[in-house]
Amino acid sequence: MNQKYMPQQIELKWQRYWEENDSFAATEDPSREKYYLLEMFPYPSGRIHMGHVRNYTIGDVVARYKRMQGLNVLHPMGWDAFGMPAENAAIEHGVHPAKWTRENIAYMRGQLKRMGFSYDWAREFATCDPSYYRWEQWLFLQMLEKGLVYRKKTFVNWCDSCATVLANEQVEQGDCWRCGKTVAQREQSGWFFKITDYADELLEFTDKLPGWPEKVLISQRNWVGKSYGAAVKFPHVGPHAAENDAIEVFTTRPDTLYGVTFMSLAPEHPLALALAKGTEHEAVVTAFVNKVKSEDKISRTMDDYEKEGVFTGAYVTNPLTGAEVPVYVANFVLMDYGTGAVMAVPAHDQRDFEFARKYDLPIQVVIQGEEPLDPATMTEAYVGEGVLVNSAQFNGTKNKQAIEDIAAYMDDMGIGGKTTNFRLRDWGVSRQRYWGAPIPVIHCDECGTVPVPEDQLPVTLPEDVEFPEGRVLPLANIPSYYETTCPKCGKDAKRETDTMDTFVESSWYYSRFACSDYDKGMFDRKRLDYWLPVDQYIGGIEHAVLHLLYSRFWVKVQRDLGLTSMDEPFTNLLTQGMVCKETMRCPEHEWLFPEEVEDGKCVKCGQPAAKGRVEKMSKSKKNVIDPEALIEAYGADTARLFSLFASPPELDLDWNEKGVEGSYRFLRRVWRMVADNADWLIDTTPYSEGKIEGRAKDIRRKTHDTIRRVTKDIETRFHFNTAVSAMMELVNELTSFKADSDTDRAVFREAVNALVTLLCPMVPHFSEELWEELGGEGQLLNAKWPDYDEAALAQDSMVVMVQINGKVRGKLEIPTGASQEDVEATAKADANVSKHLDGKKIVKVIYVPGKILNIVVR
RNA sequence: GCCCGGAUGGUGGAACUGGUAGACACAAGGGACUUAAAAUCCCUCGGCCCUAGGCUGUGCGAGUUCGAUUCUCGCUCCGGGCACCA
Repeated sequence: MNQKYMPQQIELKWQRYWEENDSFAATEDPSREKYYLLEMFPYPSGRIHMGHVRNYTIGDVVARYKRMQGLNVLHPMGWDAFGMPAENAAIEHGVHPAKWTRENIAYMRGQLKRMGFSYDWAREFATCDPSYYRWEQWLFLQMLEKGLVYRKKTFVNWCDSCATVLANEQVEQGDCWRCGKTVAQREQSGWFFKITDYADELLEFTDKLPGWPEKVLISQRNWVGKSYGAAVKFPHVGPHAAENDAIEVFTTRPDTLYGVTFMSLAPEHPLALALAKGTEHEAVVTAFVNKVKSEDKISRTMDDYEKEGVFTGAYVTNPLTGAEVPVYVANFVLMDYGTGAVMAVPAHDQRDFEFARKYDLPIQVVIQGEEPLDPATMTEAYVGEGVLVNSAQFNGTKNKQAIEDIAAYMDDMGIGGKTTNFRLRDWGVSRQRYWGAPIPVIHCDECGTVPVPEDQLPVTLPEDVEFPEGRVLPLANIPSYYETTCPKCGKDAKRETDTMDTFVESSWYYSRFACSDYDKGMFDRKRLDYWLPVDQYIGGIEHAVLHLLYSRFWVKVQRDLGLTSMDEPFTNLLTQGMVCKETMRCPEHEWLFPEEVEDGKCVKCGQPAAKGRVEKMSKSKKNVIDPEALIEAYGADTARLFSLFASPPELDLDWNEKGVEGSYRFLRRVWRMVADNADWLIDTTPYSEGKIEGRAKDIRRKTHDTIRRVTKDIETRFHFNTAVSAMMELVNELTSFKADSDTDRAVFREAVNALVTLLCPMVPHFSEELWEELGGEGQLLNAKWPDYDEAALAQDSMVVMVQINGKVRGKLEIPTGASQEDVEATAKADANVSKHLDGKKIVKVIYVPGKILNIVVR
């Protein structure tokens, strides 16, 4: 056996072996329990980064562990291949997005293979494969038929720099999630998925996902944003009021209805202009509406945005009091929440209060708290609890009760009633980009919007396109693509030229992995029902709302289309933290690479370079570690081991070179320990258990305790860092153990075999090689995960800490099973303990068997 | 503003269900081996003190308890989600 650990050689050897033997191919087998493990698939950006290494290492450990537990494991990998960067690369380098994407995939596939991940590569696909998006288009048409997709003209989020529309979920604090530029509002037609139909169910099921981290569920609940309240119809009067015409509002505070003194409409509300039309107010209202519409979303939602409005000239009637109140258009009312119209109660809502003060509108108090309220002297709205006043028959009712009572009363009167409102908006999926899945519909002047017939799927993206002057033309500029004929009437018609949001592809890719024979049809229920749902999903927390919400929606749609029986796609979710590294910066040159710093100074200008914060690895901050360089220097196993050992998965991982060195050192230590004793470790002479005593017995106990701890840490909480440290402890014990007798050697052998097996999911090449050297049978990856022997864990003696008044005063080693009396007697005999007991009166004695004896004295 | 997390040595992090705080590593210091270096091995390593031993210590302040990193209440700071949401 080689005395030296040679990672490069070993790793390539086993990777070749796995590839040649299809070691990780998964087959449906109803007689075996399945385990579908999935990591969020990558965007093929060019090279893998440390975040991928971490994510996929965690996944690989679980996959290999479950496999050794005897489960039928599906562990696939693919590519989220559509999206903007491919178009940007085309613009910058004149390379076709498809070519760029394919080349990146080829390179990154090689990198993943070099990490030794146990993927079933036969199931690999890229979302830009027509054979993939063909089924996405088919699903789109199914949804269209069910009315779950619709087209509407509305105000959408527009990113100028990406030249496309964005979904609400893709706007972060008013900025584009990808490029960070400010998002504008634009009125435009587009396709929408009716995710709001599923708002209630998406919310309800957040209580039925015990395997998800609470913070992800909370984010999703916030995003769906259900609020309870009442819908109220205010009949309107005025120049354009038709009979039975009413403006509906949503309120969470029906208890304040008697305090309504005006109404506010969003500038985008269709009635805003309609009410003023033809009146003396028309010009003012039109000007105001246009002004507000031209402002972007961020400035409109700024804290100090001034509340302004104009009178429309119209009035509505308060359905409870019959009072007529004026209708305003106000810049702070949002069209996309509630109905876009708000009943204004200035006495009990701060925004309405400010508005009323500014435009001198009446303030009517209807809830009285402890202190008397006088509209004339109030300086802010009263939003606390209280008792109703000025509210007819509801006077004297507590306001919480009045919420119920008034809603019920309105229901009886047919003017409104209890309802709920959601923050969630429908998912806009139209993108005005080239590199995406085409939306399979045709626009015909005669027949309207016509779905592409199923036998004409897929509608493929034209690949033979030109890029004039470093531009990628959207499909709307490619006549050979959009010119077609109507499938219904045969006349000239135009294809839809929008492509789908890339989040559509990632909403269902996990189903595709479960169907390996694509040509036989995507929805092979036997395969789907066998593998799905995903048992364990692993990925970054940044998708807490976006991808994870869309996927949940998509599964519910598929279920209602009769395509799957699952309710939720991912039974268990693990969200891992980011990979971070310390940054270096210079007062003049901003971020520096480590090699740009010498003796703590910037090599460019000689000024002292300060250590920056530990931040997420990013090219711009020059703190990126290239996995490839790491593999070259230490091997994939060390990279894997360190990323597992440095911190538990959910926390951010702080990368430091010295830590990597430590993991490498550990592997070398294990290697040497085996190599030094290789001649007799291969021997298989059994030992008889009864003879094990003393140090050998301790070693054996440690071995089995290590099996117990490692299994528990992986199984119950994915804390690989403590699993690794348990194994390090075992190695520390083993290296100081002199195996002199046959029994000693047998115990040592058992320990080494267990260690190598336990290490297998984490450092598979290393373990496999040692397994072979030790004469192990077959492939270690198919070996059975070890069980621990309860009997071996038994201790001859136990350590009992002695406390006096809660302070540790002694440590006793006592035969296991000693009675409390024995323990107390031994404790009192202890010199230090008796010193502290001297002259004191024992008040109470608490004994926790095998752990602590606490003597309370006075 | 509302709703969630989190805070432990010089560093990453351990500590099961309230029972020895700091496992396992990294860094640092000291030593051994070596012509030297690398590698390896050994020792020390929260702070303070009268060093056998004692005091103190898990963001801060209270509380419950024989006993609190762990539970309760009130703060501070950091991170995250939502937010003119009617």
